[in-house]
Amino acid sequence: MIVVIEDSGATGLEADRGLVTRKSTAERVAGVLRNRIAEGFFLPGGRLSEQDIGNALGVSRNTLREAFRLLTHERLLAHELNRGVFVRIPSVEDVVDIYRVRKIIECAAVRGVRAKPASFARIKEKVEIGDEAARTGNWKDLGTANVWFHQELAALSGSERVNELVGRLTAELRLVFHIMAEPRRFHERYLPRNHEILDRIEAGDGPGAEQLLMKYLEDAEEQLVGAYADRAEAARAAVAAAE
Amino acid sequence: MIVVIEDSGATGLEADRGLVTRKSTAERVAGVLRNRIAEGFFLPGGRLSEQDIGNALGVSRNTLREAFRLLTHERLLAHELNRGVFVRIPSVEDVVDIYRVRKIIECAAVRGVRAKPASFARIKEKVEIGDEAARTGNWKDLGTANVWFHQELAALSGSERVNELVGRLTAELRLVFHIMAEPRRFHERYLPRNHEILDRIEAGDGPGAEQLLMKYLEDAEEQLVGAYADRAEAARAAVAAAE
DNA sequence: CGGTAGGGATTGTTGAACAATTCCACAAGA
DNA sequence: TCTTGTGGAATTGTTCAACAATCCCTACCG
Repeated sequence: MIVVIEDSGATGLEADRGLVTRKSTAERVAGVLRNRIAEGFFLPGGRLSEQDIGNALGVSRNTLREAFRLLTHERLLAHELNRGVFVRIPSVEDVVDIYRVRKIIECAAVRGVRAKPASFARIKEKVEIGDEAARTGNWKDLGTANVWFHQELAALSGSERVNELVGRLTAELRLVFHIMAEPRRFHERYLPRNHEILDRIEAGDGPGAEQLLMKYLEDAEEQLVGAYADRAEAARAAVAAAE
Repeated sequence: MIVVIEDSGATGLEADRGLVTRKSTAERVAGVLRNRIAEGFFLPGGRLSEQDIGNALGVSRNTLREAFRLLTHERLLAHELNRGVFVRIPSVEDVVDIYRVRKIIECAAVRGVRAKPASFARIKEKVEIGDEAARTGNWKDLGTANVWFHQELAALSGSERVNELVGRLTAELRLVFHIMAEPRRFHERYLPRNHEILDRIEAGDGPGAEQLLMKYLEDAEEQLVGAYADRAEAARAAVAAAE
């Protein structure tokens, strides 16, 4: 007798696909570097030496260069011919453009919600994580919780491509925050507004939530752009001096 | 006396930066392959052998693999570990998702137009190119003109990232059209609606244009999805038989 | 007929090698 | 003093050859 394991979906096996799907070393190296950049180990403007990192990670230059390619496409690294790869320094124009896209994407996603008390649990969860982080004074977690909150908002659109896009945008935003150098107060300020937006969503009031979110994004952008110009120049100078 | 060439921006020198910035061979190779895929030389589902293409183009395997990475990130190629790279076969879910994003992006861009008779010339130009192509029976040009038209619509948002995103989406759509195998009638059908949308835009009626565009995209998606299911399976079978 | 064990082909990854380019310091000249 | 060459060292760009890992196909065997 032959027993066929059916792909019924009820088994939840698909969730483990990520464990089965082996990744190439280049992708794993890219993952390591991505984390390092996100956590600020590699600072914006810094150069990533092929030799040093290749030796440190124990991979060949060719493989490492493949990893660099991946991250360059995610706008985390900037590749300059014959000069090497650098952690990107987002310009003010980048910040403005990032928020332009966020307004389009996130607002559209939120606008579409209807009074279905279905799966807003994930959003609520992220809001609560943010609250908890603020309560315990864990500013680092607060920042990431906020990012997750917005990713969940975008996920309301139910589009794989939108999720990927937002993921890249937020990764890029992390670079901006590293330049800002004081993200503590920045994120904390928007905590209560997360609740307001969540309330509207749970009430099925899409347009209302959109209105709040739009104002939210406009304020954040304005604050960011304002605090940015000085810092960016300072960071550039610091890097130039260090190198 | 010392004369300093200032970076005043009025010189327009930055515009020529693209001419100075040389491209790596990997990028040039990627460009060649991208064109080949777009024009249907490499059909969806086909495998791209490292050895063959490397020899044909006179580049090493390492360089070629870098090019493959680039195109994989653009969703034109699919990379399967230890099996090689294949021209992607977009699934029906991909088509639906692509149109989901297009609705969000293009509609948002169009919605924002105001009664500024400023720079709609570029859009009008693309519409006329489409008309001309239809008149002379040049179906291939008609398709690309239509793509350009929508790219111009998206460009109304004024966002570099949006432009890049739609560029990738339309490249992916070209793969879908190659599976469809009869794009002639498909594009022709929507020509008059281009004019309607353009009229609303020129009148500064953003919401009106958005409404038309939304219906346009919904119809196109429906037609595409309908004609797709059969074709996709047939193409898959054909490829399996040929290999 | 189904399972399995080879063997050939292709990809994954490495290391070395050389060319091309950039960077830096230092000297020469106005 | 400032600019302008000019070396050499360091780094990247690219190729090549080699080997391991994996996949695919076929032939064999129960």
